[in-house]
Amino acid sequence: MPIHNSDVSEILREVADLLEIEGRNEFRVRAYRNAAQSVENLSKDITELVNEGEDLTEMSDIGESIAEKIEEIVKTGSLEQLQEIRDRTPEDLAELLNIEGLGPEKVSDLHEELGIDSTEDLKEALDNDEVRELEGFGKKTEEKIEKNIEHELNEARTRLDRAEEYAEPLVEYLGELDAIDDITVAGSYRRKKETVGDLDILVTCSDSEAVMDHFTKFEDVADVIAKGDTKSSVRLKNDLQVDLRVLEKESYGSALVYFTGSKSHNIELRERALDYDLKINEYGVFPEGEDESVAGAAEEEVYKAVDLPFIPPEIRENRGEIDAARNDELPNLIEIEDIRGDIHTHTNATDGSNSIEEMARSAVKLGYEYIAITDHSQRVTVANGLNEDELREHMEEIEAVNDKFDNIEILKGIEVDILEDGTLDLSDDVLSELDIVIGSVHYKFDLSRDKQTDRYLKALDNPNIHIVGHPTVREINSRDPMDVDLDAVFSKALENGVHMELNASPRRLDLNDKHCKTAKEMGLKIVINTDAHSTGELHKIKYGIYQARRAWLEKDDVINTRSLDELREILKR
DNA sequence: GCCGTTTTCGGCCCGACTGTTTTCAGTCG
Repeated sequence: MPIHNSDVSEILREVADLLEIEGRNEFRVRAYRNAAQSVENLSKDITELVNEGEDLTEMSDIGESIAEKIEEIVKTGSLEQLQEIRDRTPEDLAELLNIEGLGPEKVSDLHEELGIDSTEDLKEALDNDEVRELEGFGKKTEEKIEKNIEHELNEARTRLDRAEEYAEPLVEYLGELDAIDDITVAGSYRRKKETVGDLDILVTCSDSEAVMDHFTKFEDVADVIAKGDTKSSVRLKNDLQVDLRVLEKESYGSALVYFTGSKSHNIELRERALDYDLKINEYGVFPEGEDESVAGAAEEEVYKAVDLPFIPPEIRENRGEIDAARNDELPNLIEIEDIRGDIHTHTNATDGSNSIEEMARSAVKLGYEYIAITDHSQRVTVANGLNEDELREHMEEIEAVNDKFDNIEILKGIEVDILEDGTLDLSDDVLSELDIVIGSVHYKFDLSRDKQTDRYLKALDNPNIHIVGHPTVREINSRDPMDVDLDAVFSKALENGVHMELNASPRRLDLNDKHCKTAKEMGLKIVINTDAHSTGELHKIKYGIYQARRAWLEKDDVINTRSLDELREILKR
């Protein structure tokens, strides 16, 4: 089986986690984490690099020792060192670190004092009120663990970017087979939902037996769950289940509609079909009482049968798209080519990996007209946030680099921390000298709804703020959104000419699709940014575009589709 | 374990907050 970048980084992270629980040198632990991040950020395939004999120590945070380990992982699929550590320390202990509030020391205590080896053991201990008895633990800690443990158990859905990492090679592999004609990954994957439950692949072909053989022999397959003439199911080694369905050409379109979903979109569509005395199912469109399909080879046909235009998969969520289609009011959804610049990026001045110049060069390659450098402010100490003097120096540097480029404009910005009381982390003086000020929350996520809302409302009254970054601070599968009255925040933003960010990081996607749709309906403008911490992350803008399309956003709803001059005009308050 | 306008070993981000304590360890970002 080929080893993907995420496989390598996962192994390195597990080594780090277990070493940390064992109480090993924290810098050694961090070295493994940094290396994992470095592999994850890589835009190239790690297996390819190893096979081509590239010197991995050229990569940042990878030295001789870890380079050897990565080669071992790529060549053997596993790491002997990890096996040895697992023999000493139960591997399931590492998953406890994902529970917010539990760090290495507490996990170690739970293991040593209560013999807890897994999340299951921890649940049992919680039920028996054993945890609160431990020294260093109390009632509040217990409550916090109890609340956060559920997240870990519910992590069934796979993030879209992770699913893509497996789906794309699989589709390419299937495509190698001459017997296959059409191939589409349907389901929430096709609707570009932020997470997917499993993958549904539909194909048409001339030889289904050959297709099923080929499919079940895919190198990432860990388990063949079922293998038949029209449907086979496998589990990939990352636990993702994949169903492959072989279809007749004449029902490919109706099957696409059926398996792309969403379920409630399909129900709505079928109800509409009843008005036309038609029955829609995955095999076609059938007039009442007949068993001969009148449409179904292509999706367009199916929609046309009920007098509707084609509806883009991203908006098939039964959020009004069928009515809109009926009234010829479907949105003209934004495309990735519409984006003219990324205005939330970080450099090695704070916690990014690349220089201003490197970021700008990569932005040029993407065809951008502008890029804003928006590093962290002083409060975000962990990221080496800039104080006023450092920011002024940084601004001069940005200007100097900008002078070297005549094919892109590098804007001076900051991602300024919104403090607990709603004030900004830098003086109005220095903020007013910047092209772009993004206000973001990085601390105190658990204020009451009223306080959290007031915090934003006050921040938005600062005349220097242009954009609210990752407004809810949620992280998919790991951190809930803050409790905040977004309607009130949106209203204030609209009033004050502030724009809301759709953070395109596939880990965040914040605002989410629903929020963005609400914002649009209120007349608020969105900005889609990657929040890139390295040049390799700039291309993740596509996840923001997916989410924007799911939110019905059109080119005009997004301010970084504008030319530089127009953008500058929009940013004036 | 990585890194180096330091070539060989010392430094590596560190301040705020929480919950537990009663002066501080652990966790977070």
